[in-house]
Amino acid sequence: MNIGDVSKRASLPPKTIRYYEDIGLVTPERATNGYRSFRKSDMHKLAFLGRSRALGFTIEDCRNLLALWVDQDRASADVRAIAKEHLAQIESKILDLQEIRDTLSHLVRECSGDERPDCPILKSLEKFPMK
Amino acid sequence: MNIGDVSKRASLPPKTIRYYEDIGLVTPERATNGYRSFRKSDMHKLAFLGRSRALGFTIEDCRNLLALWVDQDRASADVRAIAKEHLAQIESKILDLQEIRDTLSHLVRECSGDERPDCPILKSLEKFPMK
DNA sequence: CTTGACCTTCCAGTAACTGGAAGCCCTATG
DNA sequence: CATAGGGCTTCCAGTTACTGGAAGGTCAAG
Repeated sequence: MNIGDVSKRASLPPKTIRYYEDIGLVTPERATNGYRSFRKSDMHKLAFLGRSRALGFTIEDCRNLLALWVDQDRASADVRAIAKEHLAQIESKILDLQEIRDTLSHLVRECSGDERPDCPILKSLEKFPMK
Repeated sequence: MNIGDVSKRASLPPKTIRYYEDIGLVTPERATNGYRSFRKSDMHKLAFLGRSRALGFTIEDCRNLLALWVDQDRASADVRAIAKEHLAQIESKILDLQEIRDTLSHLVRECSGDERPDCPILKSLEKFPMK
């Protein structure tokens, strides 16, 4: 399979797939004309990567997950540890964003948003205490 | 004021302040010894930037907000538009993260996390449909 | 006079791609 | 058979918002 086909099937841009090869996540064969030639196993790895990335795992997490995936002797605890850590980060990020959202939506509600210069948003950015 | 003092007062690392000068957000004077010499107005701008960044505004947003801040003839509508747009992005990001969190926490709960290789997390990364 | 804390500039690296240029390869059509 | 198109290749550069580190000048204290 050429890169274009894999791209469609794994829903990953060709550029991304080449990048994944560069950093050693997949190692497709080469046809005699120099084109990358993807095996089924490459295709599956790329799909796996696409899904892991869609869940927000970092590339390094993905590398580790992929290694565990191909290792039939893995311990599920190792996978779970990565996922749990990632989950914790996401939860903390959500909390951060919710706080920002609350502050911001309050300010937007306060601001008249007309042609006058008086603006509570700017006023708040002046005075708002830093955490 | 030297960069160290400003750094403490604005709660921004010196590196960041130098960077902000590089990209034209502040333009401190220079003492004869070559040291940056920050006026009160620079200090206020930096504090403003720190707060805007803490609310997640991009540097370009900050640049625009800063310009509006110093412009006494601004329309509050312009400020509000930036904040509203940013708020919308944050809300959508929160939704994305919540969806990821739900998926992930479900998987983590499902996974026994022991020494056995059987793992619902990996299984899901194989099969989970891409959006 | 030396030590240590500041300050300076400049270069490089981070994460995960993305865009673009220059150029080869393959197929189909006039 | 020439050529036009689309797909493929590599390589270089840019993105965001800094951060780390090296090499070296400045200043106050002891």
